[in-house]
Amino acid sequence: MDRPELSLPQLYAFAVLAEELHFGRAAARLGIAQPPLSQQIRRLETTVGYPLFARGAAGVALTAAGAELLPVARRVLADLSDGLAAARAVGDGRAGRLRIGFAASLAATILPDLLRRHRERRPGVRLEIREMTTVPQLAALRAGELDVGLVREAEAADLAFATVAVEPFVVVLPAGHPLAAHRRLRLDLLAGEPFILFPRDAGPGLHDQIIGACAAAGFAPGIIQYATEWQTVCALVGAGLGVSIAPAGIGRIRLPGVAYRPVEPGDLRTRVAVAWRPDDSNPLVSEFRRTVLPAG
Amino acid sequence: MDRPELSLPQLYAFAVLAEELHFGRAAARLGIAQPPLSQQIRRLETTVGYPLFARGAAGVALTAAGAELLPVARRVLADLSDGLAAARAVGDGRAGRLRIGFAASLAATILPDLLRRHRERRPGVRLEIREMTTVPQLAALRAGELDVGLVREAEAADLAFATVAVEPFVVVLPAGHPLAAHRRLRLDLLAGEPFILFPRDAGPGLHDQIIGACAAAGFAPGIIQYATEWQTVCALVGAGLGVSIAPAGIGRIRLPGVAYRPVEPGDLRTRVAVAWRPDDSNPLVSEFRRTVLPAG
DNA sequence: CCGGTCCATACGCTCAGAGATATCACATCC
DNA sequence: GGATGTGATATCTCTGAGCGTATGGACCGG
Repeated sequence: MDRPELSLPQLYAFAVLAEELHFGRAAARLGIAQPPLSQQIRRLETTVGYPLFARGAAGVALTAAGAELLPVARRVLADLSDGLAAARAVGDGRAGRLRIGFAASLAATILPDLLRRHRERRPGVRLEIREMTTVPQLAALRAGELDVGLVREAEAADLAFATVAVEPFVVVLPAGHPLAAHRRLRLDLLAGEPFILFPRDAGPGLHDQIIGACAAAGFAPGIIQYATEWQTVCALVGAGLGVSIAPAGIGRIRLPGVAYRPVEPGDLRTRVAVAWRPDDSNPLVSEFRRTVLPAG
Repeated sequence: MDRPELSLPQLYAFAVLAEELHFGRAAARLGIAQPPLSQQIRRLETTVGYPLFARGAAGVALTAAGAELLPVARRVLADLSDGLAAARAVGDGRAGRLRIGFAASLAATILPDLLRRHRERRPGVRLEIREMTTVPQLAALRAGELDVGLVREAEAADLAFATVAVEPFVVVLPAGHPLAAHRRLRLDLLAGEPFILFPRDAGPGLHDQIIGACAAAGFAPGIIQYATEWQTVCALVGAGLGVSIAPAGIGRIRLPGVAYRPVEPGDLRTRVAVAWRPDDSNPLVSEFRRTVLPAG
């Protein structure tokens, strides 16, 4: 890529003249007088080094060199105006690419609605969604590999968060379990039950919140099995291996032999939040936040 | 294709800065001081309408809009420098396309050598050859559908010609013909023989020359069959339909039952000429003429 | 707290380029 | 031969892009 030799106004004048093949008309189309156009073309021919037009008695015609240059000029001018429009579209958030991370537990609940709403508001924006647990999401955000994240119960000083939704918890238990008879379940009834949960590394905030709630209810849950995916947790519960506590949205996962029951202290809730880099100027990010949080 | 909004130097500065991500170094690469570069970028950002770089504590980084514009800028600059080089190559005759017409009788003789020699001199030039008889060649030249022609015995006030080669004539006659016994043939011996010739329309000059030579030998040939292609003429002679007179190069067409004998008045010759538009500035044409006429 | 780095801003200068007007050169066409 | 049309040339004006120097302000590291 070299320092450009010619100037765009000259190239534009060339393209117009190549269409009109008439200095007077071309000059009129360019909104200038004829002599300046002659000069522009002559300057361009000088930098190219060869005549681009043959001025003859029969009028103006392209030379071979001019014919070679014309398609280039057209393409360059079109590329430039297209590219400029594209950059502007990206600039005001009408177009572009947005990389969204999301916690698996949101895949079936708030995510589809979110994507649909944003696609309606910004049809030109390509949404790339990536299922990731909370901690990797925050890391990817910091590394610039993700533009926004949808996480549960996360905190970080160097990232910004805004609460998207607040969900109560449900107890996940085998349909045949005696406790399934209750419509609602006080947490302390789960004391002694074998627990299935996701590993703490995947989402320490939510993990600690669940363990904490149990502690508040007077027991420490005995975790007999870890599973990173909620889908798997529910399947294991359905197989009778144990019980679990999950955000209510997980109830959407309908599996045979699995029952969901609201947790009794109804004020126990988990926050879903959008996360982003506070110094990110990408307008698509703020646009997405506007979709997510129509209120603010 | 719209009037260009931005300027190439700005675009170039943008591309360089996008590589360096450092105003000082980019300015050094551009050979200017740092403040002018800041101005260039700011001007570009103003015309785009959105910032292209994020200047932060962590240094300079592309914004989303900048990332959208960068490939465009690179492509435009590359296209432009390539296109300019191509136009220059065409301008000095190193590259391009040359449309060459040629008389069928040259296909086997001087044409192959000519093409080979020109391809050696100008490897970048694409040669498009079209077999045409003399008159259509001249018409195609005038219409701009041909750049050069290779014709026999043609004259036209509005076209330029230069003699490429001079050929003697041969008599074409059936191998079994009594006259085939002669090593050379005086034309007057052909008086009364049935003649096969190409139609006058195809090449009046050569046609008239042949008829004129017969007249000078004291007879008017009785033409019993016309054939546009020399190949066909020879085939018909071989079939015993009659005799013909042809440029010596035709002797290359080896057909069973066909004999070629030099014509006795050895000063009877046909001229092969290059033809071109005198007002044609295409350097490929003059280059081709230089190939054809190494002497002048 | 101080020096260093890095980018933005302010200001003044210069000059190439783009423009207009007037005129010329050279065709063609009644 | 004069009217017309077309492009080239000459001359002048002027704007503004582009540059440099000097300086300011933010941030960082010791």
